[in-house]
Amino acid sequence: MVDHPELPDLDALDRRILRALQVDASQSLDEIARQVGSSKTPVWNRIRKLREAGVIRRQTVILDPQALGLGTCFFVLVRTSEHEAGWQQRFLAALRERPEVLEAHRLAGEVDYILKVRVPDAKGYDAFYQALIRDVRIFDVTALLSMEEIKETTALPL
Amino acid sequence: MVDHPELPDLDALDRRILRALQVDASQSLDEIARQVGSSKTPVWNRIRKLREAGVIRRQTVILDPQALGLGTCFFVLVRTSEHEAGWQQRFLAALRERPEVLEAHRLAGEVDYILKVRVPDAKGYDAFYQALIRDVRIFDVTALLSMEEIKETTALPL
DNA sequence: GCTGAAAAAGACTGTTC
DNA sequence: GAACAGTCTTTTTCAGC
Repeated sequence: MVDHPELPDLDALDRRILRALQVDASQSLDEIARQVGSSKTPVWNRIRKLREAGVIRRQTVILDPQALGLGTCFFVLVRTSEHEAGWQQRFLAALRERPEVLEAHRLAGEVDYILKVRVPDAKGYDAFYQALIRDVRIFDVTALLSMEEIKETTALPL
Repeated sequence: MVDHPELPDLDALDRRILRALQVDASQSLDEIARQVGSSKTPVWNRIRKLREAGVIRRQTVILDPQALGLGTCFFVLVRTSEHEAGWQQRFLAALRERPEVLEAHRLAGEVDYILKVRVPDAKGYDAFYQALIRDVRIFDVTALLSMEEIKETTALPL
């Protein structure tokens, strides 16, 4: 599980394997081999290499946020006036620490950062927001509340 | 794998199991049992129930977008003037069809939708954008380009 | 690099406490 | 419910092509 040893050239079989794994990673090697039109050993060798190359980062379960009492999702647009290294360090550290922040991107353009945050309810968001602005100075925050998840996938197009 | 048979009450052990699975779903039952301070049989029974109840939705692999030539990520804010059922149907169908759309939410407030889109490069985004506005009439689109992924997790806080 | 087989590990079932 | 033991599937390794 090295970071990026080399950029691997993926052939059609590799891609078919990755596609099958993205759909369901609990399938047996036999099933995957059948689906991709190959057999056990080559599929196994390729999966091992894709893992080592870091193309496959990890294997995980996707949970239902509703069932876990995290039914509320916000996208948060953050503008800041501060751009020194010290401020950014603290801001990034704060985001990484907070488990309700599922995604954080630094952006090009007017908006500096976007966050995806999952909380139990609006009150939970407010608590997160208050804690965040206590930690770091922020110029402007716009919270976009998700009313409905139209689509949600981890599957990259291959 | 039923949709939502009943809302299950999760106890501390369930949560520890889910936490372990979110970190690494390829671990053996024995490993998980050891981590959560239990043993094989109860852990297995609970995982089966969590699956059936839909708390565990699926098991998948997380791939490296860079390695697959999808290094460019946009968040797209969509405003529309049209709110009839027919338009919305076509819009949602268009989003669901397009594999480069990884997430789509309907929002409360001024911005109507937010999309997360992964493409090879800016040109790829333009192709997506042109195709989208050809399919459905959209009032206003703002594309936010991600410069850096600060954080990216599928793990819900438990 | 593939095939096929054999060994090792782990998942799943049922019976008992 | 949980422990245990047994079976059966799947993973993993390896020799031969």
